[in-house]
Amino acid sequence: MLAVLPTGGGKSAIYELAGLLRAGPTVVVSPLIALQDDQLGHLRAAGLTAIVLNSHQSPREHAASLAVSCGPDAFVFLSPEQLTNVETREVLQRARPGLFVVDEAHLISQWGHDFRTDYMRLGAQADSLEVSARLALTATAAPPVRDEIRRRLGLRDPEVVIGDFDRPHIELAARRVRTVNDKQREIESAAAELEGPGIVYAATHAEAQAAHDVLAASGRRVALYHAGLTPRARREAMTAFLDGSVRIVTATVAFGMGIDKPDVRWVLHADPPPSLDAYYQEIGRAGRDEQEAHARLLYRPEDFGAAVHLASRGVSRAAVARVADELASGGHVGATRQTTAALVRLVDVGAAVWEAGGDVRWTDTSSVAAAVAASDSETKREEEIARSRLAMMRRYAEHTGCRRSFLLSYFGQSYRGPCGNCDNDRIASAETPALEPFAVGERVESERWGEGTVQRYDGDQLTVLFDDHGYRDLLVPLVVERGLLRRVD
DNA sequence: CGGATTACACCTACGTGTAATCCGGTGCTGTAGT
Repeated sequence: MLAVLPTGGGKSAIYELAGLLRAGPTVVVSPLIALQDDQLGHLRAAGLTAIVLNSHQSPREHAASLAVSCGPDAFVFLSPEQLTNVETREVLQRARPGLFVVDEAHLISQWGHDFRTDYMRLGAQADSLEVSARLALTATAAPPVRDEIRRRLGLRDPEVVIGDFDRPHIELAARRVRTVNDKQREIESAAAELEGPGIVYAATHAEAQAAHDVLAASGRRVALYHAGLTPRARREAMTAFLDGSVRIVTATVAFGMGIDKPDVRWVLHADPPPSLDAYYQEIGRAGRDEQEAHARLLYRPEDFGAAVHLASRGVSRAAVARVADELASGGHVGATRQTTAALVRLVDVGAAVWEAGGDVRWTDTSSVAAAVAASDSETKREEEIARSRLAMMRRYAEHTGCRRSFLLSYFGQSYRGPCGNCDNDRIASAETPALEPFAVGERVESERWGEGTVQRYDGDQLTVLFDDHGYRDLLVPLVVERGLLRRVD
């Protein structure tokens, strides 16, 4: 089952109930140790048996936890990395788990390619634990991300539950500025104008620091948060924000996951994230209490140039070639990030297959040269898709119609604006109904780009997500006149 | 891709302009050394 539900939409209740109903322990893959501890506390408070398995435990605690995990009603929280440990897997497998849960499942797509590549092994890990019931949970996943989750976890014909993405009480706005100084001025004026707790997101440590210094200089109670700080500094910043002793946090993407503060009133982006998926996730931290909140985006045109490199999912050609060589000659490969990324790539191009437990076997039919060549074209394809995702972010920023319509249709939700709660709607009149030759979600084919799925309409533009080329905008009149697209059955 | 930093050319100033280079974001883990 795949459930895409907003925060507070009952995701934990789903796995708790399902876990209790099914025989055997429940294995829950959770990305952060802090998050695992939260979930553990929550379940224990409810009188349930729950344990965590992670590197913060001593070997003795770890062993004790593993023993408890054999209990039929136990909930076991761990990271994807823990599942690469054979002994851990064996103990869990002997306990005959009844349910395999992946929380924050969008991370498979977001982190699996280049950052925490063990996310890519989860399907094979579930195979090795011999759990057939699999549950993927997330708050944010556009249709292509849902497809990837399904594929990577080996969900066959899953039940899919999609919640309502709309957060009508969050005001959406974007503003183009010319210089970095303009941004700092905007940050300062937002802090003055917007009341209550707020988060300022920047793309780099240095920019987060700069935003912090600007606000501190004008006497705001502000904390800084990014992964370059000591654990202690991070903890203090987080605590100060949660207990209200600072009103504002300036941060990189490191800040957010697992932060459950209901009264965040505004989220200001000093730089555009690499995709609308990331953007939506980050603004979702505002207004969890359903009260009025604000999401504002600042951008310069050149911001959309650099971001694609931050978003790139590079697997080096050399790593792919080396790993292919080793696999093909029956050798053993290590487990570095590059190596795992290369393994994933070789599986993706069909030169290798996963085995239960997350190892990879070379398929006899492939040659190393062919695999490397196939990998090259896959790299091109992924780069093109990353660029198109960033282009969608840019389209959102430069959009002159209803922003909510844009955002929601990106997530596959039909919605007709104006919403009346975005910067453009306040200026513009109602949109004119447009010609829509294909339904949203319909499969289409174009001579130039191959097959794809209709994502959204925006005035006289039509956006299609092509399987091999990413998002493309087409003019509806041209599509109709020249028959650029045809329906695929 | 774009910005910040470093290197170097200028050809005699100890500074200024241009070219080359490097770097950018998320966290888990296990292990070595206090």
